[in-house]
Amino acid sequence: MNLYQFELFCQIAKVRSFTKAAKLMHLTQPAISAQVQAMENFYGTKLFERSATGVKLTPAGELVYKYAQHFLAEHEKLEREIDNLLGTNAQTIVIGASTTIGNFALPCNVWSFKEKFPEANIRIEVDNSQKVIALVLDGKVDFGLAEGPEFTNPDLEIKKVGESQVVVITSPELPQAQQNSITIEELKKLPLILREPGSSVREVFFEAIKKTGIPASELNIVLELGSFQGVLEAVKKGHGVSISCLEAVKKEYHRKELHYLTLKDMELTMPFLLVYRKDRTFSPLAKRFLRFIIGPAALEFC
Amino acid sequence: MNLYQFELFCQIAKVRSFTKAAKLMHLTQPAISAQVQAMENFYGTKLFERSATGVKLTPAGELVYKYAQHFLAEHEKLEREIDNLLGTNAQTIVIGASTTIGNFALPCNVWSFKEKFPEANIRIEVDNSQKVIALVLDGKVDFGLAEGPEFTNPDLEIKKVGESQVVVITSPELPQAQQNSITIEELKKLPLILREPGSSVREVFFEAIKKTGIPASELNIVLELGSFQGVLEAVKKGHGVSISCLEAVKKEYHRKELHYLTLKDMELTMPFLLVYRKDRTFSPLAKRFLRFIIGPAALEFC
DNA sequence: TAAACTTACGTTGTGCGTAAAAATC
DNA sequence: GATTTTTACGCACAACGTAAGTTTA
Repeated sequence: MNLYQFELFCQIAKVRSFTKAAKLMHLTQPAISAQVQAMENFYGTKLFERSATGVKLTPAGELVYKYAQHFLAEHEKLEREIDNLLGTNAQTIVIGASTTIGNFALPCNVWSFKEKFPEANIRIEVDNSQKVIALVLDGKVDFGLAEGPEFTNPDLEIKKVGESQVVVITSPELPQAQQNSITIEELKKLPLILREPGSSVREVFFEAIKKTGIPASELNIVLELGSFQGVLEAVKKGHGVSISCLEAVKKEYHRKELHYLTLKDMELTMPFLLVYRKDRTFSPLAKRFLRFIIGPAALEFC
Repeated sequence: MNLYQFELFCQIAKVRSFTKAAKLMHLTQPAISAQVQAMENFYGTKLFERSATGVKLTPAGELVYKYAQHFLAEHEKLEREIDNLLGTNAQTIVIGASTTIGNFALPCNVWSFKEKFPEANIRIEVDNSQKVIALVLDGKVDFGLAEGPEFTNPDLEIKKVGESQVVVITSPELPQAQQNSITIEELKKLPLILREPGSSVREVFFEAIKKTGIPASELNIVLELGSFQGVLEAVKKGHGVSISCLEAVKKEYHRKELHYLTLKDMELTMPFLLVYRKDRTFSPLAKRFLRFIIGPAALEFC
């Protein structure tokens, strides 16, 4: 039995569903099934009653739940005590983060990390993905959180820690805002506003375009801006359409300041990558943050 | 982090040595090193100070030790509560055990199991290894604990859970009792008393003899007895020498009622095998006992 | 029939043992 | 130099994802 299993178990018990727990823990549903089966086999009894509407704890499951919560809480206490002993919680972590992550995903993660480690000192350097990778390679930051596309580098360890859907954003005033999706042929005709080269959304988008066989030169790029906010404002005003992570524009969408369209016949998602030098030795606090980012509370928008 | 690692950790902390802990946990020493390194990496700090005389807990290690003990104790409590809930601790387990195991190794294991599960009802059927296998195949017992030699059977799951050295036993009065080892050539000349066919010590011994190229017919077998106690008495009285598990005659050796010799140029050990039908479904209590037998407290003489 | 869980299977990573090396008394 | 821990490497098993199957409201 391991603490990870207890963590899964608590999550399942809380949301009363394997499927939902799988999503929250960034696993597939069968993986959850397998872990629960392993636990049930270990304790020699069913822990959940399954049904088509979800799952429910058995009496034995209730017991395991009680103890599992206790174990997780106590183990956090142990980690905190070790930190106090070593004084590691007063250390500094320097993170390089790309625009979307730095603005929309990382802050809330940092926030909940700070709740656990109030004395931790975290500095985030926000730049586009290419620059973040450079910061990591130069050792200027402990590690980087960049958006895809995925790549390899012999000096770097690269792990996917999340992803986001990529969509076309338009002003709600444009005729296209009546639709929910758009073909590339239609998009080609629209004025396109993009971030600067080095921006990941741009890279991912261009890569996907290339796969369709359409030359990038056929796109009607009317403006390139070195700032996400700038692009957003330009699109809001109807100067053109752009490409963005869905989660980065959700707020504007709900405020009806923007509309978004999915690209037809294209699976356009953007992976979030954790990147660090293979030869780097991390401070205890940095290791904690890594576990925190990689672990069950993986990078997510909030 | 998992409970098994905490168990290893506590054992190491208790005996203050990786090497000793490895032996107690039936692992190799590098396996212990690796687990400790994994834990140290996880917590981001050294947990043991290493030296050529053993290891010592660091302050952080002391903390982990405190919590580890707590976790293990609490988890046992959880298991007991589940048992009480299901009433499984009042069930019966039927074990088939071969002579040596049934007489010398199993009783103490059963005893410490009973301490954890006082209401458990355990029945042990003692016979020679061949008969034990038959009992398992017939479903007459939940599982069997037999001595080697190792074998395979498509219907059976077979796991090694311990082993013992096999030695030649003699009366302390015989001239051979001055030596600590004996060659096969010397042994051939001595009157040999053996257990009946089907006894494992006999099988292991014959297999080893066969490997030397010496025909078994050259052995001077003067008596075959269907009882371990009978063989022991005959040897004590100097009627001949015999073959036995070292641990089974330790008591007599210390009382100077018997002497034992290792066989020269032969690595003669006898594995202890846990055997059960692959298609068998176990009661929760039986699963507990299996975990108990296979786990860290593996089958050992006492 | 749609949503939920299970089974089957191929791939990847972790844990262990063996063997050889390094460190310490 | 003997004892203890570490490193290197090959193998086996466990965990996960994909895809297909089964159950139930």
